[in-house]
Amino acid sequence: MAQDRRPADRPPTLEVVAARAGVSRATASRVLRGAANVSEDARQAVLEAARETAYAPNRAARSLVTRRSDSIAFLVAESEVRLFTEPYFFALLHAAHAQIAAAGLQLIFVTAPTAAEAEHFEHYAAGGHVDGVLLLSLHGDDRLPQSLERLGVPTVLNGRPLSGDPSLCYVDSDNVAGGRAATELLIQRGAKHVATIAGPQDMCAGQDRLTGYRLALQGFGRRVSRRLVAAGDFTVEGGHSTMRTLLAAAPDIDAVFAASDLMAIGAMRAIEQSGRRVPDDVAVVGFDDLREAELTVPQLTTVRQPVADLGRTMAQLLLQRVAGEDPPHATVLPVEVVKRDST
Amino acid sequence: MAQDRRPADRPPTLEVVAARAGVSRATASRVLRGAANVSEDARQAVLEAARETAYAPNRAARSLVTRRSDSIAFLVAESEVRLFTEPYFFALLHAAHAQIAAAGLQLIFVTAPTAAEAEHFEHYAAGGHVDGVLLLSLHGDDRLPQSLERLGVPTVLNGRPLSGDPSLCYVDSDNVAGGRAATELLIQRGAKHVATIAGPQDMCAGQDRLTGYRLALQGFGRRVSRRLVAAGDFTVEGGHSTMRTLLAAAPDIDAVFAASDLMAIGAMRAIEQSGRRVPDDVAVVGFDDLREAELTVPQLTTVRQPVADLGRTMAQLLLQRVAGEDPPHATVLPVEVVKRDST
DNA sequence: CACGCCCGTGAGAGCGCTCTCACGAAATCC
DNA sequence: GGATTTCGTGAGAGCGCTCTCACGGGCGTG
Repeated sequence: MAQDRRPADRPPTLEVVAARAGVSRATASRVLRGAANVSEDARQAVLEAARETAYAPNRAARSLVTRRSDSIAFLVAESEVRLFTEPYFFALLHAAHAQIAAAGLQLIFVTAPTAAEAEHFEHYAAGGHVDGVLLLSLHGDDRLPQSLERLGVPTVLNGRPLSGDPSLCYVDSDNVAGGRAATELLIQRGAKHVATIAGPQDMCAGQDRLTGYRLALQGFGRRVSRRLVAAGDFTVEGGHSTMRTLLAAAPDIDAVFAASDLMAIGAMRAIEQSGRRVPDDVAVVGFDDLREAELTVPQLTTVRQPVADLGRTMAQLLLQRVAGEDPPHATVLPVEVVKRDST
Repeated sequence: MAQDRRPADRPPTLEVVAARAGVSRATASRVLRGAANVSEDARQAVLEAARETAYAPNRAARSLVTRRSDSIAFLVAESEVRLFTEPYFFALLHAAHAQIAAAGLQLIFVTAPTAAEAEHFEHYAAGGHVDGVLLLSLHGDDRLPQSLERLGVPTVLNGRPLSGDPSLCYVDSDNVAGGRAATELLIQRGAKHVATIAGPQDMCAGQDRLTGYRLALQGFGRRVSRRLVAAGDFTVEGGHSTMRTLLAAAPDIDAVFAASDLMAIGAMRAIEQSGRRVPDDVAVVGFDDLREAELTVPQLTTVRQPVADLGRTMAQLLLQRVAGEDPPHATVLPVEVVKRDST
């Protein structure tokens, strides 16, 4: 069976549609772009001709003259493959895509696991191939967003940039409020010695959730004890070992706020292995509300991030910026405590 | 101002590079495309000029004349938002993207949750905006892949199409072998009455895993008993209720193969609620090897799908097809039993 | 030495679209 | 009623690139 290549019948062009409608290419273009100053007769004729010929505008041709690509890059600057198994990113992608698509733009998926690939992307973006960038999982003080902005490519970040650069536009969960609410819940449930397994302190999420923990204690007039604070790495294993360390240093711990659900799961395991029980001896709160949080025994109380909102908002802000508007640069979305059985 | 024909903020064009290298546009183009018949001198000059000017070719212009978009659509034809929280898709996307990017193509992310949007995509693809399509989560006997092929847009599916159309190119996990291996493991561990919670029978994954179950029993000379087979819907709740039904109909069940991990989790819950214990009274095997499988108590024995391989292979096949080759249409990748504590 | 043959090169024609500009007709003004 | 302003329209010039084609010079052949 020979491949039926059909170079002969090309998709209909604007020329064809215009001819069929009995107008000029210019008028047909005006109608199809929704421009003003077209008579109703012409408009109808063009629309009908377009429908009949199943006309689809050639984006390349359009892009060539308008100098806009009508596409947005969704850039995941992540080297750890593990994170690609996080539902978080995909849910964010889905939500962002819905907005982008609704605006008639394309969503181009890109990764930049290494500095070299980030540079390659920068080069690519400099070529005018994208109108804007949604940047995820920025590491440390990477200058990529600044470079992109300098090139005139509007960029919106997920998460507050560690550099604190106020010129960058970002959307983040309210990690401080989340950490605070989680800790307050534990205090209100009667805990005397609330520990925390903080996230990595080179990430703003890690920093902010710890800040929330501190604020909660201070709000209740308590001191923040060094022995009750230790940082993990957001993984199950990290949560497990950190919890062991904490319990060894402070056996009287009766509650712990883990800065991620995975760490909370590890912590619960360590708590049970130490002969204590959750929540009776030690209450646990996580952060993220992964699907796993519902599967643990007991089910995990946690702080839910508004993932879909995050993606949607990022896309909306970026679309505004692409349109030349100047929306607020910092957007922080509220989180919500989900009470289950571990507290 | 008015006589400044080329504002500074425009990216350099081939014209500029060529002039700088002291050659014609045609020669510069040849070098940059890697075409033959260019002298070494000219090649070096052009490459240097391109580097100096940070030249990035304008894809739109190229696309306009080559009639290729150099981009691939990653189309998720899924209406259920729930599935966007599945790590499965994102891992697949990641693997596929790596291949596509390595080939120098763009990956355009698209969803088509409704028939109307599928049609819109078809229209879009007909306009020559993508060179090929990776199609995920095709439902039932949707004709979308056939339509795309007819339009001359090569398409590679994830999962065997239910229609069985041999002209379609797909990549699938070996669901039959997986179901068989899972069931055989249970039999070998001494189970007398092996039940199965099958997947939806309008999906080939559901059908095939059930077939594997049947083959295993037959291989051991056992009859397939009606009361030991029931279909669920791949969810935790579905697994839970189906297991209850099975236990009620056949209290002597001592092992169960669930066609998905989520159903296995539901089943384990139902088993424990009935006063039985896993794995002592009833052994359980799942399918997928979600991250959750490691978190259950006891940890779930399951069948791991080669997700990254799936994505990689899909992309490779599609790239071959885009290049005009005609690779095999059916690719089935091996799965692997992961033994944990539930058996 | 004459003949053809590559082989590297440049000129130039578009690809399908948008956008500026000019033009005639209709509408409005003084 | 003549002058001016709309308003809808079409002609035509590119956008930046690829690709065909023609050309000139170096080379092998007879």
